[in-house]
Amino acid sequence: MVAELAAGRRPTIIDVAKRAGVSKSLASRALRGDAGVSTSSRDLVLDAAQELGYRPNSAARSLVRGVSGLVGVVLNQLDNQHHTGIVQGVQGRAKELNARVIIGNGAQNPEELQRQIDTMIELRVDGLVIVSSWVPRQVLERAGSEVPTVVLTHLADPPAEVDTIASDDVYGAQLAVEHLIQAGHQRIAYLSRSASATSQARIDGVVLALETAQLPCTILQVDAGEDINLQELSASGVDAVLCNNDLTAAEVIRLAHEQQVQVPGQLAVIGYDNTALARLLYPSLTSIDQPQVNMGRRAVDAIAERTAGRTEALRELYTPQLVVRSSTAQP
Amino acid sequence: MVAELAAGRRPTIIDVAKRAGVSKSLASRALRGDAGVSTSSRDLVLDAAQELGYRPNSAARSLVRGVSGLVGVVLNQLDNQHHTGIVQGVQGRAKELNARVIIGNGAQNPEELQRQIDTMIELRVDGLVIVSSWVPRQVLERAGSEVPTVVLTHLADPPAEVDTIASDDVYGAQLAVEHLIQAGHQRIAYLSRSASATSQARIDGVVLALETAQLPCTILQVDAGEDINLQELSASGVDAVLCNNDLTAAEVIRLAHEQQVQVPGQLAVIGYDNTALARLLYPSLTSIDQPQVNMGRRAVDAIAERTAGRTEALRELYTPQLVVRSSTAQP
DNA sequence: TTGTAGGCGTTATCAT
DNA sequence: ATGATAACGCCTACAA
Repeated sequence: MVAELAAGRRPTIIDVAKRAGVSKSLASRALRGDAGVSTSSRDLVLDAAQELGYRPNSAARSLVRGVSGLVGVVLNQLDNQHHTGIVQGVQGRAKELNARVIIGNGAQNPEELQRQIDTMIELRVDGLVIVSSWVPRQVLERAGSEVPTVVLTHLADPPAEVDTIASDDVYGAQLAVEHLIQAGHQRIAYLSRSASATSQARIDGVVLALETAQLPCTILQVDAGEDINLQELSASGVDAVLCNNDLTAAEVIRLAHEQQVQVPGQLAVIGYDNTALARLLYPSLTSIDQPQVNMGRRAVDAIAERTAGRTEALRELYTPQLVVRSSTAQP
Repeated sequence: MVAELAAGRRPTIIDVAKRAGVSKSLASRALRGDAGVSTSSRDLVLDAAQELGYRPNSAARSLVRGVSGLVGVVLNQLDNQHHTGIVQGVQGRAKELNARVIIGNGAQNPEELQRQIDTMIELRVDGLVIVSSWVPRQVLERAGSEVPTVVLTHLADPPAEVDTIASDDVYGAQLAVEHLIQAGHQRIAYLSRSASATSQARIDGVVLALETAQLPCTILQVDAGEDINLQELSASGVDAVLCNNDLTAAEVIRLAHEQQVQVPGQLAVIGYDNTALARLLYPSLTSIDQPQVNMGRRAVDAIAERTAGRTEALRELYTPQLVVRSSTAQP
């Protein structure tokens, strides 16, 4: 019964047509639910397809139709809850528009990111969503000139070829710092474990807010692999720290526990992205929220607009929000 | 200069051949680096391709070659660190074998999981890696009969059509319980937030270990959305809990903090999967480690073996390991 | 070393 | 309502 599939050969639409006793064009129409097919032949075709275990070959379909019905998402890293919300949004909107979503994992590696983008383009995705600020500008330019591309992170100077949908990282960092100032903190630090454009924008926000308040400013960059030194922080009098994301904040809270530093009493901590982790930690984490799901949905719409003919680049900026939890004291 | 790309038409190999002044077959050979092409015409072709911004169309290539060079990975959920390690392994091995990896997100939803699997099969991936125990058996059977498929989770009764590579969940749970018993615990509970086959296997292990030790057994299932009730646990005298994964354990530790329950003093906690989260929590989490990266790598090899002709199903079981940290007392 | 020609599985146009 | 037939972009014998 599976004999027909032997030798690795999968049934084609011709096999289906033969078995149903119709032409392949009719089979094609019936399988796609086209109008103008008699009920009887439709049933014949559908039954034959079922019996043979027929699956459309999307390579062939994509080739002749010129569109793949695919939206590609390339992520900077898989285990980043921030990305999860975005993918959820992309997937939700794509489903409504009858498109399918495939994901590529850039593994925090510019080379791999480029490989993934190449793969997507060669697969002729109808649109490309990039969630990373580590993609070389040149790669973005080329991608954007070949397929509707939208970047979902802050970019210092986004190429004209791509759409961007981001949340205002400068403002978000300002929000966080202002919250700390209102709570009475005077020595505020920014701690980052990544040197991306995103992090740079947040640094700008921190500097801006602290300058306005005429307070001293401490910027710390601790590369992945290196240990965070809380002692040093405390010694320099820092009593509040904004982290580049929730994960980094989790590290800080963990170290504070270990070293008997009270959070928020001796050290207030704020994360960024407001991921599920923020609610999971103890004390729960004050964080900056971005509308990830909506941003993902908008990305798909941006692609659809491009396909429909829009030529100017989209520059959309969402306003982040402060979510106060227990890792900072109420003002 | 981009004029040639106008009207949405992308350059094809014929455009490249024309511009290089050679036949399309020669262009094809040159582009793929085939032997038997003169240096001069190779350069001509490569230059032309570069100038035109040529990209191979993998639909066309896949159609004529019968293989796509793609490995599809379908994940139960994106924000699960356990999956991340597996994908890393798959991607690493695939790269060595010159294949590309695309990922589908099942969003913890059997229907969506099936959609993703369908998408992959229609894309004619050369192999399918499924990391979910929520896929209906029938879907696995069909997938396995159409493309080399390997499932990377525990399956109660795996279909003959698919390969399985899993770690021994029964044994892992036993390990955890035995560790707790040795540390002097008498009232041990298992807490799950999911009713998968995976969780069931772990329950089996817990029951086995506790029966052997002639100790009482408490199995708790708290569905997503519902709150975990630590009070109730304590009231019933439970002084140690094994969770279905690190995420659930994180919730428990958080509740313990809130309710002033000492971990591990009053309540010992063990997670499962030994994800990055385990090291991030305070107290750091004792957990059961699975060789995720290796399992991912083996999955790709299993696919390659199938492609090379193997017909018997692969049943590979890895032995998990206990990683003791601070959320349980040393015996 | 290079070119010609046929076909992969599907859709779409044009007849019938 | 149905059926031939011509693409789609690429690879690969086979011929030259």
